[in-house]
Amino acid sequence: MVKMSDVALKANVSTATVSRVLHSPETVKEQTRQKVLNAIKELNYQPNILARQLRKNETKTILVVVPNIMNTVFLGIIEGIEAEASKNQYKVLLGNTNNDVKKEYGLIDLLKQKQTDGMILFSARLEEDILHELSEQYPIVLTADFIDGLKVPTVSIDNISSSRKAVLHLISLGHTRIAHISGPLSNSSARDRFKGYEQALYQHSMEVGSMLVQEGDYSLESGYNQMRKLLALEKMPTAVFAANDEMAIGAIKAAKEHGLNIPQDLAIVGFDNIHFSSIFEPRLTTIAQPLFKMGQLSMKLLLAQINGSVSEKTQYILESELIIRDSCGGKE
Amino acid sequence: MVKMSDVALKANVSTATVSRVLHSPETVKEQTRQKVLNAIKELNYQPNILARQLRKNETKTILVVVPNIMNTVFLGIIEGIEAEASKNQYKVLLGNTNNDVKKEYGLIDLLKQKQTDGMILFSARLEEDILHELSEQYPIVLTADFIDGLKVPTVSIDNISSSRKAVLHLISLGHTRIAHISGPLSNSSARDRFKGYEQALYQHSMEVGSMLVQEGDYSLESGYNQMRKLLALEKMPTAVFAANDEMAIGAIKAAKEHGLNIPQDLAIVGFDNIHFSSIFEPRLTTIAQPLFKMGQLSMKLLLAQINGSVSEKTQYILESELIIRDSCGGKE
DNA sequence: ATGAAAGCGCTAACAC
DNA sequence: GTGTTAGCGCTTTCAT
Repeated sequence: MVKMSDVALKANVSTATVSRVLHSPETVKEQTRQKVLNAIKELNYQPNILARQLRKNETKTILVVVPNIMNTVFLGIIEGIEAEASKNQYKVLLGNTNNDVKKEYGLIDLLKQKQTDGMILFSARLEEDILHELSEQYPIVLTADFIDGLKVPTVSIDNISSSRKAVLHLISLGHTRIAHISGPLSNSSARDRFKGYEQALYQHSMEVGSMLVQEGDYSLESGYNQMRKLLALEKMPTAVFAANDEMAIGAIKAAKEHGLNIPQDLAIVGFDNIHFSSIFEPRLTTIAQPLFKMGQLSMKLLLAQINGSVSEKTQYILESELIIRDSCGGKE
Repeated sequence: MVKMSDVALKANVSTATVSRVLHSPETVKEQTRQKVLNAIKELNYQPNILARQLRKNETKTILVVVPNIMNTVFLGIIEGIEAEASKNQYKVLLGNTNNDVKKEYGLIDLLKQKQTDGMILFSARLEEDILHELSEQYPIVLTADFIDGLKVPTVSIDNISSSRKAVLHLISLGHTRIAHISGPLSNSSARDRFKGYEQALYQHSMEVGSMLVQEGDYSLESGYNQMRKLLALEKMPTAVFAANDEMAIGAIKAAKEHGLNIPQDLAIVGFDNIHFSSIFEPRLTTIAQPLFKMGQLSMKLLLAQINGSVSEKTQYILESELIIRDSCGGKE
């Protein structure tokens, strides 16, 4: 391993000068600089970043904590994070918790041990106090998930208004018996999507029938199963809003099996705009989150914190978009 | 930041002893160890890993270079890598190249700068010489892709025999006019899948008609477009083998639009067994790669290299599996 | 414009 | 069983 002192020796200068050539070349006389540059080239010198990091106490690395790598929604955000990070010469460390809170705590040690300069969390399942405390000591951003009043910089969409928008769309198409297949209600986003559903109904003085709301777990199977419950109802709904696309697809499968035509007999709206929502038949009407942008913004906010600026605004809400396709009959 | 010397002071021992308590507690007298442990707890000491890394010249971090984060096939492998890595207290750094070879070269610097202990590549698009040279200097494993004769440890399936298996399945169902929608032939896996197709036909003394082979680019759209070409043929194929599921789905869409029923009028086999292949209608018959296992094995091989063992066998071929579903009519 | 030297926090060889 | 001490390779202050 050729090191800085080797370069210094070869160029007949001190290591300080080599270091200067690397970081503030303008402070070094042209001639000296050339000598050093040549030596670097000849020796094929690669600085040892570890040493620099120790000296400067920074790693140029951030940690992304994901509950589940295989979730394409998270991946869209990670893509944005990665793009912004590499633009700023930051690396991203991937921490997959597999929905295991213990693993989450383990990953936090990376922060404490100064192995990463900051952390982006995809879910707020740590105890709130701990999260607050951490956030005071280290740069942290929460994305995709949202907790009201949480004093941790957060990037998300407004799940309530987004799902309200989805349900209002159904109402505008004339539906009056609208069911909801929710996500797991232990999850704050799932609760918010449920709230949006309620708000849309209230707004039109419709009742929220308890039978019309079934709790799923975001899996296709749960969409299928909950839909079957809805299909067994005496008064079947004419439309259903599913809290994510996977469940919407599961619901459609159940409805088709039941002999129903989508959207003629039953309208369905999903949430997330996953890749397959436009491939599946019927193509799904759904809510799209600006995933890449969310990732970018999260990373920007994290960098701002790392660089010492304390921003006032802690919760950033990005706009979602209702994508109208075929699963609820379009605008007639 | 409380450091080791603080702990040493508090416990009335030397830093060496503190270090020992942390790494080989059995060499320290019970009583002393307790003193140190207490001091650590009281001061809430977190070791500075950066310093340790500098000293030991290891990072306990490996780099994964992916052409495209959003590809679920790669993700399945990453999941396996991550699991094995964290089991061994290794962290994984994510490098997304977005199919940009320049970015790939950039990421290699992380290796050279000792910022990661090793690297797992998902595609062999670097020049072979460079790859070899790197592989001699640093721990490297190639996965998902395969280049014949490459002297870099590789984990993959046998694309040739896998696709031969797929096509033989079609032949066993009585098909004699079997078309192939290939991946981009600049890609070695795509070439291998093509070869397997040829071999299956040769094996049954069938001709490989040039019109029956269309080159796609692994995208759904290309599957759709190439299928339309096949549908326009005078003598239409009765079966098609697509080099991946996305193209298979595109092909099915084109066929359906053309008024064909799958599998009655046309049998289709895909490759990859992506999540959606079992959801789409008809459910896709396809080849499944053992992604998680591939990831695990890749990481194991990398760790072996990092820990200095030089294994003989450089190319590891795992078994793929033909998953028979509905898109080609099952075994009749 | 350049060099000398201290030190980032830790580990490990050596000494006792 | 424990302490002393010399670095790991770099950055940066201070002096010249």
